[in-house]
Amino acid sequence: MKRTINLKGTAKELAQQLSEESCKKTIVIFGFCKAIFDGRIKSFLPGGDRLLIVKKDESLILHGSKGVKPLNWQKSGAGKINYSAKGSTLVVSTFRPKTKETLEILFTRVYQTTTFDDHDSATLNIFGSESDLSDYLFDHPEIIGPDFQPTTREYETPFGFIDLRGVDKHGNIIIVEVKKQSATPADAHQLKRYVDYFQDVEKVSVRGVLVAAGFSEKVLSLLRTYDFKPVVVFWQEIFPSKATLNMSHTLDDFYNNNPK
Amino acid sequence: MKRTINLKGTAKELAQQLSEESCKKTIVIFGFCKAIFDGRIKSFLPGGDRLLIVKKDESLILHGSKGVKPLNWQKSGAGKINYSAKGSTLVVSTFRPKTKETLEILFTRVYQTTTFDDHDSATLNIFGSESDLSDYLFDHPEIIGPDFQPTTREYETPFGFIDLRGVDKHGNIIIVEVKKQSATPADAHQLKRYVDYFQDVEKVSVRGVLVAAGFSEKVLSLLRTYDFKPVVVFWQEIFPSKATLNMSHTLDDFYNNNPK
DNA sequence: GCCTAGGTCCCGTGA
DNA sequence: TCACGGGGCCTAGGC
Repeated sequence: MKRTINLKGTAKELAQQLSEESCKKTIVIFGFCKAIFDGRIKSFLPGGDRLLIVKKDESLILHGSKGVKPLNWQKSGAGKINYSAKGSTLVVSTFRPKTKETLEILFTRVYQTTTFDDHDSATLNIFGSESDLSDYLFDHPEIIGPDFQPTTREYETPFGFIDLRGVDKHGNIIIVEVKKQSATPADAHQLKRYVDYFQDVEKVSVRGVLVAAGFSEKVLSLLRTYDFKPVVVFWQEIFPSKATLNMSHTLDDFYNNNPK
Repeated sequence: MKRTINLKGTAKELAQQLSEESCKKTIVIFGFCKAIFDGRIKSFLPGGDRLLIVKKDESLILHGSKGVKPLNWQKSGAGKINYSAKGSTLVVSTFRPKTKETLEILFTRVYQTTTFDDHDSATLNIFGSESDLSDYLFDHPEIIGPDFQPTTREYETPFGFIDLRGVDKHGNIIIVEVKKQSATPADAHQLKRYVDYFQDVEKVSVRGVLVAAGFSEKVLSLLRTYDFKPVVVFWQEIFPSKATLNMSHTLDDFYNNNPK
């Protein structure tokens, strides 16, 4: 049985077939279309060649000729996707009742329509997220400083969760904010909120540490103002061995070239 | 001349053809694949049916059966996309020298390979972005308060740009932060940074106003703590007429149904 | 090139 | 269900 089928017919016939296949197969349309979205914003997309994907969960993605981001899209959870014909034009439209969002795509030319009977039970396996990094710092406190002793991960405050909390040898509280990417001014301010909170609540000296992959001069200046310590960590250099270890069995499968 | 062509052949022949079409046409592969990404994170994607898009700008998008977001992707600007064959497996791989990021996709089965000779010079026309909303408030200051007089848009401070600045009838400075969506705690804190800055620098009384589509109880509580004013604005109800007016000529084109 | 901020952000998690 | 925060965020705009 073929996994992909290329449909033929007039706009009306296509609309009929697509309505039947909707939610059963992934639908891909290559064609010339315009699109209009009305919801959180209004957008109008003039005519051009585009690639439309409609998945079985009724998420819809309209891709242009450039970039990773679609031109228009609709998350799953909207109402049924509607396929219809206006003369020789194939119309694909969605309406999300809750937010009153509408998306209408008008294909004045359809070059190819493909249905894809795809099966996929796999889930993406990721290593190196921010929480992995905080775990790593908990196990390698010397990266923060020679006398840093971690005590708590994900400590809750009214202002949010503190990534990592600990003490130095004098018993001073140290609060660590962990970022995977380069630090932003907002990161520095977020840390300031936490430090202020603890100084108010615990009435003791609190030190702030911001861990990130890089620091701009502007952020460094902010950190000096607040008397916080920046710590640069090159995650990509730290993690490869551990990640490879963790994923080694799946990687074996990968390179052994045996499907599933 | 046909806009879409479905390629045939062994993995080796496909790899050869795709190498030639790369950057000239959009390439779409329906197949069973695994994928591994190593860069800012590491990810491993076990085997499953997927849809791969490679655009002419060498952006690459691998879609699974659900959701708007791709499973794996690569922005344009990486090195050349490489197509090769390992036995009967079609391998698509990328390498971004600057960040040393690699993505390798192994198709053990290819159901269909389509090239799309797409032409698109259109640009997406958007109305209702945050800056449009700030402009609107500048022209309709009464929404902020009966005695609000706007003075400046996009006022720069060391802590970032203030969306909207003005004064009340007593000459007090009013700082307005504008959000299109529901307000988050971070929005409240961002406003606090601006207000603190002005109080420090100008040594005058400063009032803070947060405009958003909605406020959670937690955010309202924060605003009370800081003595800031929340203003709820239903952008979707405010904008339709203006947006339609602005876009009326393009909308005429749209509904007149004449391609391009 | 880096830095900054917005997004129809999307998406997972937890209450 | 909603609120909150991360993301390989992506992308546009400034400098």
